[in-house]
Amino acid sequence: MPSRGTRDVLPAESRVRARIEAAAARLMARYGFGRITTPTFEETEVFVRGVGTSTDIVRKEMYTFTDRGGRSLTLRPEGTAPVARAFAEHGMHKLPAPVKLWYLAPMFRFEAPQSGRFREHWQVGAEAFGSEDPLLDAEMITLLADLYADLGVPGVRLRLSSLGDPATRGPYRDLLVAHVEARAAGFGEEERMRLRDNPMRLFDSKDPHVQEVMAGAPRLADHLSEEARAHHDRVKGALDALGIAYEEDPTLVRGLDYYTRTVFEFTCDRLGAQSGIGGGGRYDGLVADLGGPPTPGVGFGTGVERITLALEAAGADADGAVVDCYLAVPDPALRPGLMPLVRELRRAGVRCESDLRGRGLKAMLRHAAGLGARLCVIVGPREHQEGMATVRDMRSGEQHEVPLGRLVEHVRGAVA
RNA sequence: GUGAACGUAGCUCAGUCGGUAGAGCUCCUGGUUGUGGUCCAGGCGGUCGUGGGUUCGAGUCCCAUCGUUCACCCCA
Repeated sequence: MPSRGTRDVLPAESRVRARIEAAAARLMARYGFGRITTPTFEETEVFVRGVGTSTDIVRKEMYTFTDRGGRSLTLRPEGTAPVARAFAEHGMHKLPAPVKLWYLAPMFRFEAPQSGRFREHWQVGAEAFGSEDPLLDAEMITLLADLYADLGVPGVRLRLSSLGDPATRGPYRDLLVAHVEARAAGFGEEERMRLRDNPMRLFDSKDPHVQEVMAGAPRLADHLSEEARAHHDRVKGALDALGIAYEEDPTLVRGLDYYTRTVFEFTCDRLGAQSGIGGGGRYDGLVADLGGPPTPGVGFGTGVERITLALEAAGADADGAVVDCYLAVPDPALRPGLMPLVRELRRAGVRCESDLRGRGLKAMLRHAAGLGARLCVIVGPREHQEGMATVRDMRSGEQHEVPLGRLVEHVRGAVA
């Protein structure tokens, strides 16, 4: 059994994942993103400083260990901080901005596993550094929306909000805390902790009493700075121009400390409780927090397993055919001599299989059908004698003979 | 981390009041010379998640543990 919260990805699911990965790679290239691969583990400090000490990720979800050299290392729990670290480390602020980087990598978090939530999961992510332009925010959102559209992910919705900039967030926070504290009589332990660490998250509470208090609480949307409001309006204007539908949700709060201004989240209604399929936002202070030059940035991450789940829920089945052509050689004595033919077919781009278990002809045909072969090529003693091959169409059952010398060409044409 | 449900063959599941483990599907072999997907016959395949306990006897009852699932929380 794989360790709790981890899983084996078998060939059938791997085909779906390959589609997701290919769609992502294609889209990233078109949007001008270069791929980056950062290490699977980093100095713990990168995540503590990057992700923030008030987050669940840092507080209770990291796989942290001490190596033999006494360093504290952590398995990457999220993708943005390491990419920002790499950006700073390699002096990428000298490159023409925005610098666009994308990744496909596993993330590790110590979580309570359930459907759609694992201790190891893969994310496709993208980060763009060096521009505050709201049109960049809109482009990032569009890229992610295009990915879901290309893959045919059903039931996708986009929620959008602005967290404001750090300068105005402090005063708003004080306002919010004051409002809640005056009415926090019936709050439990959990709520009090949130009030202290991240009061905005109280907006998500399911507790009726808390909801009542929060309903009358001041909204960040009404307290944005002039600049933050203008930025947000420009993002929305660009999305409108692009025809990207979104819902404004002032209670949207992402659980990572580095976000500033734009935050967004895509949800999928086929996913149950873990409905978030991807999300991101702007992090204008992150690069500086990690020791780089002050550099604004926007990014997102989206979960490969969750996309797979959504696609499965939509009944998207990957093409089950594993081979195009099956070579059946009834006489065991002829098999070694015909292995080069299988090889030739494969080198000609034909997905080709043959029996490697000592089956009889009948079982070979059954095997060929099981693999979804379109054609079965039979070369028995008689054909071999005459330099011919019998080509059977597995759907119609029709057969005809083809000279062995022209077989590769013939099969390639037939399965193309 | 909290609450709840569930763990029997590769898969989907049945298993009564405790009495020596079953089906369907898959896979394999046959049904007279070298022809699949239908049909027929046969076969492979299970430490009943794991460890204790109760009992003459536990898949079945009890406890613990591990895992999965659902919800909370959080997130992708």
